[in-house]
Amino acid sequence: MREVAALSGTSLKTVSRVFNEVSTVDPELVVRVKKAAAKLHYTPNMTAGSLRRIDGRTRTIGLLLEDISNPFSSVLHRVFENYARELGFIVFVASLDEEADREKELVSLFISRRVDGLIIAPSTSDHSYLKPEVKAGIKVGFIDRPPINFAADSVLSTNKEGSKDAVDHLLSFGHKRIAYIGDQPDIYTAQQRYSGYKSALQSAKIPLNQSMVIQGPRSHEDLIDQIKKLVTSSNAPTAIFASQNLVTVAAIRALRDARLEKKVALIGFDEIPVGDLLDPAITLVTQDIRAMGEKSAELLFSRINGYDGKVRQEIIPTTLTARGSGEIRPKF
Amino acid sequence: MREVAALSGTSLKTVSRVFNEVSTVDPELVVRVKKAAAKLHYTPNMTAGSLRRIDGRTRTIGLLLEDISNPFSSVLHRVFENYARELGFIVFVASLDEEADREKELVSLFISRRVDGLIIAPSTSDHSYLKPEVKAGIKVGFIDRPPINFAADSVLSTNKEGSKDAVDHLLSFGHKRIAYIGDQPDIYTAQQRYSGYKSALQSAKIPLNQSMVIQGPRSHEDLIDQIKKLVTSSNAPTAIFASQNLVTVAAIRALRDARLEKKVALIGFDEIPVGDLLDPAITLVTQDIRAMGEKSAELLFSRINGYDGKVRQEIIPTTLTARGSGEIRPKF
DNA sequence: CTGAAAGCGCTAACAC
DNA sequence: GTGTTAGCGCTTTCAG
Repeated sequence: MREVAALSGTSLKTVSRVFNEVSTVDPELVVRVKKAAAKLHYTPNMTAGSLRRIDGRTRTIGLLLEDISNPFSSVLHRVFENYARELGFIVFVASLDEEADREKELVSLFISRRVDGLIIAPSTSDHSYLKPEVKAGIKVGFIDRPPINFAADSVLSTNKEGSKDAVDHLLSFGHKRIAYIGDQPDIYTAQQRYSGYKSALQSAKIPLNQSMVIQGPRSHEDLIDQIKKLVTSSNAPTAIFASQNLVTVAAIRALRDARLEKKVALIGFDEIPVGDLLDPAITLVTQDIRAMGEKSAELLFSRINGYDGKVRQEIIPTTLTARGSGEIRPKF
Repeated sequence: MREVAALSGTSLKTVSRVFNEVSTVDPELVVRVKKAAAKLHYTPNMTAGSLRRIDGRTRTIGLLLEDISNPFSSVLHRVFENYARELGFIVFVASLDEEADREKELVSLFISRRVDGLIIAPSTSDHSYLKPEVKAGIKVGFIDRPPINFAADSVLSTNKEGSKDAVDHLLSFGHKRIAYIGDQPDIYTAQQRYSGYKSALQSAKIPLNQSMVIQGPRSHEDLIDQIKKLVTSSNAPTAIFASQNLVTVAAIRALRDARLEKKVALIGFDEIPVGDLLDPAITLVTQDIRAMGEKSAELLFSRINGYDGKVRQEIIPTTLTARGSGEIRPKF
């Protein structure tokens, strides 16, 4: 920057003004400075700039997601990227893999990079450790799962209601023996979805039968085996509610293996890629991931831009799309 | 940091030494400093640190990928995340969406953040603009597609050979009328795959028939329509080679709509999620995305860590997996 | 083994 | 409209 000032015959400050698009600079000087900068291949150093800048902002946000190679996380990432780019922000992302201590580790890593905001799709854990950070000025939002022992903006899906919708749908087709296959029950979303399942059964006055419930954690292969055992047992379910995408895929594979895919109804929660190309096509309850991301970005940036009001919680509705597998009637 | 020094009764420099794990500090002081830091919720400011640090490194790399919400990009991202995390590096990612000018824009954005290295999955364009940046010390690597007018490490797949394998496979099942459906032909990988298709036909002494070739860009729906027209025409192909994942999905949909999915053979290039659950299961040529990412990270970090030898190009082999759709014989 | 002074590249505050 | 000086939070250099 000093060299640019020298070459263009101006001062440091003028160069700074030019690159910050301060309007009060002589247009002729602007041209001279830009020419000199181009000649020297000068690129402003944003990190140095934010050091002295009065608000100390780095125009950087951090995303802590479950696993950025899975579609839920990577679509969220993309939505944030678009939103951030508009505003001149840049995005750091890291994967938590359901490990609670990694969350803290990454939060402090991101804070050491002085991110302006943080979005967390948390593993279950206590979030009170964030209090001093927020006091120090960092903005925090939660997505997919709410914070624990800590107040912050959050964006969630209708996990419980969507699950109840799915099970109600199966009930409306005459099913009475409906299995629940789900993720490990310490995960918030898994709890909520299980709770929706139970609530639907209760409304229909069907007692909960634990032999119809399979919950993780287990390997994909184990899960397939277990579902296969369940659907071929003497007291098999006539319908399955699979409460997560990988679990739904396991259910599809198990039904295929048992040649029951057209006999036993199946509704899954979450998107399955090309689920409409399967035979039968898979009836799904899906989250509006883009809407979740948009809303979450909106809430975070409103805080970064100065909003300091009360904590907000947004609930994004899920949608049931009937495509075949969920409309199979029980055989008597 | 000054406050931490004051509270622990030491100097700035000692605090710095403690956080940089310099071994020559009195253990008792280390404890005192850490205690003071915890009390004040002090987190070192890495960005400030790299400003004065002798190598000027920020321990940050930037990834410019096609679209981080698609699996190819997000799996690469994940591989880099893991590799970078081991080394204390953090990763910026952005999506290019096949827009060449966005590439330059993002490169200079990342450079203004002073990334130590850059990995680019480029849209077709001239890369000589990177020369001054490399001279200035930034390390650059290419993935998926090679640089143009510029020398840098790159990691590619056997696009041409893998495509030839696919078409050879179809030929070995007796097909003579094999269609090529592909991406827009200005994309490097699309060119290579088309070239593999032509080369296989040539080896089999089958003349290239342009009515059997469909290339983008077009919308998913248009593509489906066009494939449907092709397979139901009087002179329809008995087999299809689809040279990219979205294109393969379009081909599957088109064949379904025409009820020809068990009559016309299909091999796709690239992974299709749950492709094995379709009926017929889809025969695919797949890239080893993880290996590509690993190798690419290895090359980039070797340069960041001082390697300054000649430019390297790594070719990662693709694999053909027969699963049904590619083993349908032509009906005469 | 520890500390004081200088300075990384930039912007803030204030003068001109 | 433009330049000067100080200082952001840290690491370097070098003296003790």
